[in-house]
Amino acid sequence: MEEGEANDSLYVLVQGSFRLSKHLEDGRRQITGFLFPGDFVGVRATEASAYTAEALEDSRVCHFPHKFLDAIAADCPGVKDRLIARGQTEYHKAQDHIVLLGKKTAEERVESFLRMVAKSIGKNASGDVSETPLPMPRQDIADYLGLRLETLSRTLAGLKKKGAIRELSRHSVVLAE
Amino acid sequence: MEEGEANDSLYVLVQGSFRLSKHLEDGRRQITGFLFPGDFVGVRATEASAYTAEALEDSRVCHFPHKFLDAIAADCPGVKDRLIARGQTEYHKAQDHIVLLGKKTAEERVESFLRMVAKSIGKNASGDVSETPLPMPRQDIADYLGLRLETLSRTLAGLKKKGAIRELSRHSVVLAE
DNA sequence: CGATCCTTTGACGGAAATCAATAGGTGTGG
DNA sequence: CCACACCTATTGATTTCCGTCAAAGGATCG
Repeated sequence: MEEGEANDSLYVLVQGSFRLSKHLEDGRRQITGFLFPGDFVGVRATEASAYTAEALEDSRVCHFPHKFLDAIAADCPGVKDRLIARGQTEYHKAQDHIVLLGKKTAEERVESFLRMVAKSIGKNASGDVSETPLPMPRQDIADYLGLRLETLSRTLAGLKKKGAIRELSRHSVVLAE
Repeated sequence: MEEGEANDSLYVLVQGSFRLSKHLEDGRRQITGFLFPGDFVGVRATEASAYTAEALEDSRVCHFPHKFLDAIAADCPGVKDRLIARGQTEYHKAQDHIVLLGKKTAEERVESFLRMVAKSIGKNASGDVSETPLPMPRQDIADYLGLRLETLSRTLAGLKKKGAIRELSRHSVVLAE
C-alpha cells in the first residue's frame, strides 16, 4: 500500500456514463458508483484493491497522462489542490452510499438513487428537467443499492403506484415534483 | 460544493481511537469508520455533509493547521502528493465498506470487521498478536456493520461456537488462527 | 417473425429486525 | 464488603421485509 505518489493517470468523462464495481471471490458484484459527464476517474498503477470501470453506453473520456499532469502541476500548484478536493468529494459520495446501504429501507434506497441520478445528470438534460435518463440496466441499479433486481422492480412499481414516480420506462423516469 | 481549496486542517491520531458517523434526520446513525493510531482526519471548513468524529477512549491527536500545511507544502511538494494518495486510501476503505454493507451476510460482516480491527490495531499489540482490543461498544460495531446489536450479539455467539472466535469479552477478542 | 435478453409479477421461505425479558459489569454509597 | 442502581450485553419469541425460486410479459435484434 505505497502512498506518497501522485496519480498515474487522470481521466475525465466528457460524454456518456460509466459504472464502477467491485467483486467478491464468489462472483457477487457490488456497484460502487456511476459516473456522468464531468466526473473524474483516477487510476493508479499500484492499485491493490482491483475495481472495474465499464462504459454503459457510447462514451468519451479525456485522458491526462502521468507526465502531463506533473508538468501542469509544476506550473500551476492549484491543480493538486483541486485533486485533493476532488478526492474529498468522492469520499463524501462514498459516505452517503454507506449510509444508504447501512440504514435505509428498499424504498428509501430507490428514492435516493433516483434523486441522485436526476441531480447528476439533470444539469445536462434538455427541455423537461424532470425527465431523468437511466442509462444502466436494472441489474446494475440493484447491485448499486444492495438489493435483488426483483426487489428493485417491485419497489419501483410501488413508487409509481404511490405517485412518487410519474412515468417509468426501461431507460428513463419522471419523478413527482 | 466548492472545490479547488486545500484542506483547512489535518489531524493525525497518535494514540487511542475514534469513530466517524453520519446521521439521518430521524436519528438513525451510521458509523462510517473507526480511526486508529496513524490514521488521518481531514476537516474542511466548507463541509457540506456533516459528519461527526468522537473519541472512544482517551486519545491524542496531532493538529496541523491550514497555514502550517501550506508553508510545508511550498517547500516540499511531495506533501500534497501524499495527501492525494491518502485520499485514495480512504476512498478504497470506503469502497470495501460499501461491499460489506451491500453484499455480505451478517456473519461475513462480523468476520470482516474483526479482521479489519485486528489488522488496524494489531501492529501495536504487545505480546499475544492474536488478542485484538475492541475499544468501541457493541452498538457502535452494529452501527458500522448495518446490523442491530441483537443480531451482532447472536452472530458473535455463533462465531464463538463455530470456533472462529476463541475468546470474547466486552473489550477484546481472540480470533482463531 | 422468432429468438434472446431484460423486466415484471407471483408464491414461498428465510435472515435479520423487532419486541421483550434476563443476565452481567461497573460504580456508588451505606 | 455488600447492596443497590444503572448501563451494556445476551438470550428468547415473534414478525417482517427482502431474498429465492419460478413463470410470464415486453423489448430489441437479426
